[in-house]
Amino acid sequence: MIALVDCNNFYASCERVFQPKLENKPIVVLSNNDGCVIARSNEAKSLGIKMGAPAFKMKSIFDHHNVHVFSSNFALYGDLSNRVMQILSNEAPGIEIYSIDEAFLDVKGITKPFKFSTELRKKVGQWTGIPVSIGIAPTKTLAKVANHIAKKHSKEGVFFMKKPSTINQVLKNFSVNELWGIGRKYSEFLSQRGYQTAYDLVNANESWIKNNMTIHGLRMIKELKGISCLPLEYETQRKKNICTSRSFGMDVKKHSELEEAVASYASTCAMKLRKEKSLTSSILVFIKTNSFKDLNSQYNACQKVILDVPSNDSMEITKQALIALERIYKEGFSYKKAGVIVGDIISEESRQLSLFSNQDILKTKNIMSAMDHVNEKMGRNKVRLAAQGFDRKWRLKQEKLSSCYTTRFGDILEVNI
DNA sequence: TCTGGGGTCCTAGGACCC
DNA sequence: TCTGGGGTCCTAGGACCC
Repeated sequence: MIALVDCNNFYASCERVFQPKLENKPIVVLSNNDGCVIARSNEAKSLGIKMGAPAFKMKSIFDHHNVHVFSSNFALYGDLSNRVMQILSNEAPGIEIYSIDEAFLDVKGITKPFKFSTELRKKVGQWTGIPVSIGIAPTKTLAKVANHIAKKHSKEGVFFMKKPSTINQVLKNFSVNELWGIGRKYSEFLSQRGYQTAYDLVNANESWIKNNMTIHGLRMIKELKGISCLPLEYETQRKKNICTSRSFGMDVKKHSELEEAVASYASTCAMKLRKEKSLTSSILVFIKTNSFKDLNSQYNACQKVILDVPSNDSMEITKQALIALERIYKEGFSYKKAGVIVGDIISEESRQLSLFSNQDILKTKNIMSAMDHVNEKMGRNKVRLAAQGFDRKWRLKQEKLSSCYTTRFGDILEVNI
């Protein structure tokens, strides 16, 4: 049996932990640049605020219903996520951390999974302030379904299903488009062909499913039948690509400003690589104008550079990224977004040197680890490349940012008694 | 005025090899 | 009249996830 633990309205709940007066009040969290709604408390959901809705279109609803609006504070969410995951790891025989707010638990050997889950839920709530829902079932896909029921229709926040009759009953009332693995396109495709409930899908012809929904679809319906096709993954896999990209807080026209942004994203990619003990040998830079604006002023471009020797050195990766930028930059456009994607990632131990390279790898490695060390202690980007700039006008808009209550000494809450 | 960021996997088609 | 069979690798595009 597998338990799926999912934090309820995670980002909104994180904000609420440190502002308990917001209990029962509508909260939304916005994406970077305060652009779209990316998390909503239940109260905000019932006001009809949609996931992904542009904030400026929602403004009148926000004002009218006194919705509490937050810029996203990933330092806070990341830290609270770690705390939740820590508790789950300590309590469960096995865990796969699936996303910032979800984990699959192996509950093998636990004789009373329902009781276990109820207590676990209570403990997480008490220790972190984050409410979670838990669904328990024989496969991952069914655990997702069970979690959905736990969240929507159970008082305890926990739902257990094992008996085929229970599972069938649930699937008969479960809409196809709520299934894990069914997105907008498949949802449309299936409903046009008369598949309404998960139960309809379970009874579909397997080869038809495979032909029309690839192997993913086939695995999904096998999982719904209780046949596990998606094993728990206890080890985190090395990432195959790492991307750092942002929309700008303002239009960016100048090459020099674009350079600062690209240099910053490239250094961040390098830092993420070092954290994973990985190396990249392919660096892709892209720039784009604002696609919501007039068609005639659009320009999107990307350029990839291949390194002779795989690297995670900020200086090298930034240098190459700026060369790529140079090749695609065109004057006269207002740029809205840029990004750097590093790929062809390998482990730090398996670096293939070049016969002709004279890079002093050890020296740069030492510089980078000294830099990471300082930044770890003193705050991100305390030491950075000059190419990353000082003004940084292009930075994010974050007007409603909450404090980093758990990760910055200056932001620790004070309690007056 | 204003619209996110970061991933994975699969498939078809094209280019190439013998 | 009549043109094989068996592979690999890469990429773009499309689907999905959070």
